[in-house]
Amino acid sequence: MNNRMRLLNCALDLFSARGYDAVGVQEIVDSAGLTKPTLYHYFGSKVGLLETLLSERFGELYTKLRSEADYRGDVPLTLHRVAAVYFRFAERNPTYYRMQLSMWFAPPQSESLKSVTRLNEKQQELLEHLFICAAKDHGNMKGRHKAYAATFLGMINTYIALALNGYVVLDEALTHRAVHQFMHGIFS
Amino acid sequence: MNNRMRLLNCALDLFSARGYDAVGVQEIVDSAGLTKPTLYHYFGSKVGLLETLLSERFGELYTKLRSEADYRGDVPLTLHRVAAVYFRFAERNPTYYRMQLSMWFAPPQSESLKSVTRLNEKQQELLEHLFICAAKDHGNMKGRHKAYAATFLGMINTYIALALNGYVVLDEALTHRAVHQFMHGIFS
DNA sequence: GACGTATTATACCGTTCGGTATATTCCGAC
DNA sequence: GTCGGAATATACCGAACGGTATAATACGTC
Repeated sequence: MNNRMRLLNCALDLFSARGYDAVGVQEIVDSAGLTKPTLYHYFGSKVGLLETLLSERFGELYTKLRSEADYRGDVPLTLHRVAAVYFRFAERNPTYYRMQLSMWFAPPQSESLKSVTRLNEKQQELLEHLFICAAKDHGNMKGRHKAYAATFLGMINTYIALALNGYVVLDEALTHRAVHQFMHGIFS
Repeated sequence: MNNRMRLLNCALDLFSARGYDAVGVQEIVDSAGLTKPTLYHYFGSKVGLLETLLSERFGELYTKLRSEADYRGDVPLTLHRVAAVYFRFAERNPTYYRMQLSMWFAPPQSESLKSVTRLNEKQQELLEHLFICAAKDHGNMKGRHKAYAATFLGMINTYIALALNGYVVLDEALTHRAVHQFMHGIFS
């Protein structure tokens, strides 16, 4: 493992545990056994390090999402696949998802929120597109794609947060129940 | 308005907008038109200021919750009243609730999380007690009170977060739909 | 072996951090 | 009036902050 990766991993652990603002650059390089110029050589700044971390890890999730989110007439099936991608990713990257979650709910003008806004927008767009396609088959969904996308993502993130704290398990049964519950909320 | 209150209000605005860690003591006293010794006279420390802020505002919510959360045989009715208390409180105290939300999702070892943990525990206990009582009438709810409480609170907070970002409106219809959706998730 | 580039460390920059010692002002009690 | 305590300001503390100038090292290329 090279020093660049070492820095990314150490930063992820620290940001996830205590938050971007509370962790200093010195602490990151100390825990990686390196010094500050190395960090600034690779990432340019503290926020540059954060953005690299976010985009590299998020890219993996986003690629999977795009391949699973193609709507072909069956809304619950598509949502089930999307939810499953999120849940599996969160299970395999709990530390990263914890950080992304805390930034998802971060204060509106915080430094770290600016960095995740693009990621959130990409997720939102992807889901909105899904619901727009679905609305062509289900007229009563028309015009609500923004709210649907935000609500669905909110529900996904809530279940992941519950799972990270040990309240639920992200298994197949929960995936099914979550989608079922969401669909029921729409059509009632 | 006295200086103590002025400090609390300014701190709330800043913490809510940019987060506890990102806001310095100097900035708080500057925006209140005061100096640091005044802040340390009233609150002892930065975290003391935060805890005063949290407990004073949260106490208001908690009092209302306790009076509305007494289960008398009708689960959906009780949950509806509880949800309504949350929604009304969040609507009337959007700045405060934004701060509480960001801390609810804060990294596990962050300074600010320690301060809100007690509040979260009190909410969790109150809801657990409700579901334990309800399980006496509905056998199939037995033993799941922890998960139910956490899920319900998660759902409430998710809807409030959506509302704070303009995706939904916390009206009577949403309250009803949220409770209906939650009940459907339990009994299916 | 000499050169160029990428990588890394030493040592330091000015600023801000949370917090405080000391002194002053204000104001009610007597 | 004067005394005492609460409230507030001036000025400062050492430490940590994010960031950098400079130089040394390591390494593949020729």
